[in-house]
Amino acid sequence: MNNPCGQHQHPHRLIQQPLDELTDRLRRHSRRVTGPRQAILDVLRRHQTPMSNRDIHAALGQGCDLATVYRNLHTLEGVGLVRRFDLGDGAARFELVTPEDDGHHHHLVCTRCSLVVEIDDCFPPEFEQSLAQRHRFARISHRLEFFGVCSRCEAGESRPGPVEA
Amino acid sequence: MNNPCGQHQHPHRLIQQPLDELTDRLRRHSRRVTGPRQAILDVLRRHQTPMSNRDIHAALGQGCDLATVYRNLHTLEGVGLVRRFDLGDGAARFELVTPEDDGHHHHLVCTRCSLVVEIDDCFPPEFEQSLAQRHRFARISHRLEFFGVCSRCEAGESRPGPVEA
DNA sequence: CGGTTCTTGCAACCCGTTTGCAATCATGTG
DNA sequence: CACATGATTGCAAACGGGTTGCAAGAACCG
Ligand SMILES: [Mn+2]
Ligand SMILES: [Mn+2]
Ligand SMILES: [Zn+2]
Ligand SMILES: [Zn+2]
Repeated sequence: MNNPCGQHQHPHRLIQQPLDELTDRLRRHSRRVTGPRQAILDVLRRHQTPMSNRDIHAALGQGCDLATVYRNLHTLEGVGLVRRFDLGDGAARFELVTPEDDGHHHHLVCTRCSLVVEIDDCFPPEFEQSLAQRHRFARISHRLEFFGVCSRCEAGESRPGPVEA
Repeated sequence: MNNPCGQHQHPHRLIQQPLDELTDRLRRHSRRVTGPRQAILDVLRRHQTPMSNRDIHAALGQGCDLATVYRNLHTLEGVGLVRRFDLGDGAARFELVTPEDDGHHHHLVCTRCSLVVEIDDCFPPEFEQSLAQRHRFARISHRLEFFGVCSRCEAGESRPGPVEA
């Protein structure tokens, strides 16, 4: 409905960035292109919803140590290749970010089956700006996630594990 | 600016509920009025911003075990005396809730000094409703928190501990 | 007042995440 | 293309918020 916070001319999630482009970005930030890093990026580029460290580690199938996954996602976040999300359960999630897009967007999470729907909409930026002015805050940003029960779960077919409200 | 999600006729945070009223609410939910519970409620009623378990435990000054604080906040949340918030650092925060108000609101957090400003504004409910319809989700709700740098921190006087972005 | 049931304190434990350390590897330099 | 060197990895131990089993200690009811 609204323009997603100013950015988002295109649905970034449909794009699948080539792996070489990603590793190039790594090099440009003087980070080494290692096996684990390529593997992690490759896992991420073929997923459209945010993945946890554990998810990624599992998808890697014994490809590298869990600690390495944690360290690398931290690094990737630092270099801006990846964006961190907090969907309310205790675990951080990550999504690849395109160079032209800062990746700001939101999610709609099913509290029963943990299904995640990508949301591009956002409230108008004036809202946030007015808050910033009113309270004299600088460099303001926000974090917004939606929760509910997806149609399948509402219909009764509970399946996997739940999430908090 | 906007009507805060439909509720919030009054700035609930300015009210300081009498302790007896709170313990009465406990009894009405057939929960025992114990020392630790009164102490916790008393700490909460004289604070306007959300407190973590650790905060409360500290404010209690060795009044009761930390595990008891955790258990009681869980209980208090369950009976609707308290509302849980997630300000992005790993720790849950709690605020007292008035009987007429469900406590839904948001916060503006300084990423440098952790100052928390209470925010009553919210985007119009139609926004959320349209999302629910579009994705066929039921019982939809949201979690929204703002982050930025408060004027004091922006001016240079960094003081206590920071928070994530 | 006495019994029943709820609560508490304590210590052990869970889970996501971080970290120290020695071994290994990616890179640029010659 | 071989090397030196600092970045990166694997492993295991440590962390921090939070939970839990258990026996002792209250609330509350009659
Ligand atoms: Mn997403
Ligand atoms: Mn608040
Ligand atoms: Zn679902
Ligand atoms: Zn500040």
